[in-house]
Amino acid sequence: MARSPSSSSPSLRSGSVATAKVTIREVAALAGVSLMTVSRAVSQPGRVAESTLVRVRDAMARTGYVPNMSAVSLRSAQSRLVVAIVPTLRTHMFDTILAALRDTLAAHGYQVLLGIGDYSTQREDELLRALVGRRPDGITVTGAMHSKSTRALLAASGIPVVEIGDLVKDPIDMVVGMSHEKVGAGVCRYLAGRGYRRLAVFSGNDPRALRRNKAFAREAARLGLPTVHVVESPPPTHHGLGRTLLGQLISEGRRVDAIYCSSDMLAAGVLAEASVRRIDVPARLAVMGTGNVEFAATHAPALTTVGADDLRIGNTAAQMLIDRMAGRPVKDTVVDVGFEIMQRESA
Amino acid sequence: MARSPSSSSPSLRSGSVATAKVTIREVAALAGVSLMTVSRAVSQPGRVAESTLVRVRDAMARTGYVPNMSAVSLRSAQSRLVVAIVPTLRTHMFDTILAALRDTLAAHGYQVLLGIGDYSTQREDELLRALVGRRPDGITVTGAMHSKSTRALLAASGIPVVEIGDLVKDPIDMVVGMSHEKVGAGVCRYLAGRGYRRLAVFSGNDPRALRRNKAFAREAARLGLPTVHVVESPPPTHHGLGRTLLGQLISEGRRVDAIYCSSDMLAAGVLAEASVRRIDVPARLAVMGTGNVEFAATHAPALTTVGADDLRIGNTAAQMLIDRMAGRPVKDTVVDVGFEIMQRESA
DNA sequence: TTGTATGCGTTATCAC
DNA sequence: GTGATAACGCATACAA
Repeated sequence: MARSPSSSSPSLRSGSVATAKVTIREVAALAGVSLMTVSRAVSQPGRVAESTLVRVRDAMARTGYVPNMSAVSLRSAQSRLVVAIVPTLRTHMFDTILAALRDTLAAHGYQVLLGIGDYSTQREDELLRALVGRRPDGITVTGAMHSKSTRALLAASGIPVVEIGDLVKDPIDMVVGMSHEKVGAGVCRYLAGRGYRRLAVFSGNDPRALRRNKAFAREAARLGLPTVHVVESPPPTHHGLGRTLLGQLISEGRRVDAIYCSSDMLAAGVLAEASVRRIDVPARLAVMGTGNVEFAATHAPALTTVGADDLRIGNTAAQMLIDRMAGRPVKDTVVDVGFEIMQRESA
Repeated sequence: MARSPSSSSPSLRSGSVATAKVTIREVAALAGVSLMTVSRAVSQPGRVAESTLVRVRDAMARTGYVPNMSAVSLRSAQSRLVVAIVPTLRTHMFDTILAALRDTLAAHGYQVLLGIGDYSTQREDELLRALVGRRPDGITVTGAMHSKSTRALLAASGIPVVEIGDLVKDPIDMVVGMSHEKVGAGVCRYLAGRGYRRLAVFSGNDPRALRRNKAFAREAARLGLPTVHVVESPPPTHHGLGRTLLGQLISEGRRVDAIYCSSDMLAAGVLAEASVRRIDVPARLAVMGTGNVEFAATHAPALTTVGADDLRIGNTAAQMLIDRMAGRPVKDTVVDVGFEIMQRESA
């Protein structure tokens, strides 16, 4: 714990003389009041006389006091912590949702503890167990990878849970999202409607993508289209993979009119390979993505993709948790935000 | 807190009868041992008889016991928590660093609590204050936005701190990163060496980028090149911004041979605009990025960019913290990992 | 408006 | 190898 003197000395300029551990006790002593008055000055300033409030605040500033949230949580049985589990940050698909979630929760005094599940059920399980130990007041889960035992753990914990992005059949608690079956079928109909008949799917093999793919293939069959060529790879799907997969498709001699990709980053890779091979998009090959991330609209060519109202998703999830955590009833525990096909240049 | 019975009932299948709050007390009672034996079974299994260990573990499983980390932290004065502050997740520049950091720390039993500073000094301040309340055992800070008062708070807290990605002059504690002055000058020399003379910089206006830009311009002057055209925008720099800025450059009639961008996403936007305008890259316009994110290598054209050994950065930062948190001395508290210009097609 | 007593769930410490 | 006790820092409940 030793620290080189040279590095810590500048800190002393600010006038605060915080040693390593300042508790409410020191603040109370310095302000000449009891512990409880300091406690109230922090959490219910209205119930403390103006004059003492000034003294206490001064004492807090001078000591550099920061309340120990472990003690607060333990005593009050509230952690002011919300755990958000996402499978990855590498595809950008959850950026906006997470930002909205965090902003709305922060406005109500909650911090977001982020967990990355890495598309691994085992990892997600361990993560969740570890994080439940922090006694979060709420949990959001994005991506439907969680195992039966994890679901049981969550349900039994009594912690409000929002499953995000997927209108699962048998929700743990609350849900906000869309039907990935409808997405898959909708994309297929869209492509068919624009005249593409020989369809392919490049996809991650996570549960949501698999459900989209199945619905996509089923819809193609229903429409009398040729069998869909589906390629499923371990997520997260990335740019380089898109290039590789299109290359393979071509070297295999497959004739395809349109490719639906399970992420925009994957689609960008496909478009890059098409560009290098001078394949005209969308005339000779149409490409669609999923997620409507920031670069989709400004990509060249602009990427046609499946978008959702990510701001609404994040805000809704946060609001559900906030209501539940405050003990208020949540009217709609299942919110379908739908999706939209953002028609642009690539398909 | 009420939950619809339909959703929670499936959880009962697993055989665990966890009610909302199981404490070490219930486990001890069920196993027929004292609290301390349960505590030891969790943290020092070697010091518990094999037979009792079995009984305790059985009891833990049956009750669904998860230790309350608030209580553990309070009593043991160790939170097993490391706070990582990053300015944004939208540029992908910190993905690999964060992943490495998390993996290495997780292997030693630490969780990472992520804070997003949003390139706002005020937000970063609030964030850090709030997070220090959780009494993290270590902190990493990426991006040099932190204010004097925040630096003082950190230094005074006695918590081990690693500043990541930037070889700052006056470190709070430990540092791993590179010199952004050297990056700026190095990129300028690289471009000049390849024959580009009229240089421009598209950049965020965060402190690091500003330091790169200043060094870049200074080096250009030293080399006798024309004045560098520098455009600085609020971060995070994004794809659409790259398109906009190149458009402006052209409509202003500026003649430029090469553009250095402060992020790869920004550079991708510039390349997209160049593609649309049929500007040959790099023959008529060279483009460089910063970060060497995943798509840089597979972009078409492949993006020349400034890369660093992100894995090493993340692992080194984690190891520094681990040593410090374990009370071991850290030999090198300042680690320069350098940088590399990844020469590809675009410049 | 302010203060006192008590306990949240766990572990350090010491005793057996 | 196991247990009893106290204490971590704070807020609830109640008293003054």
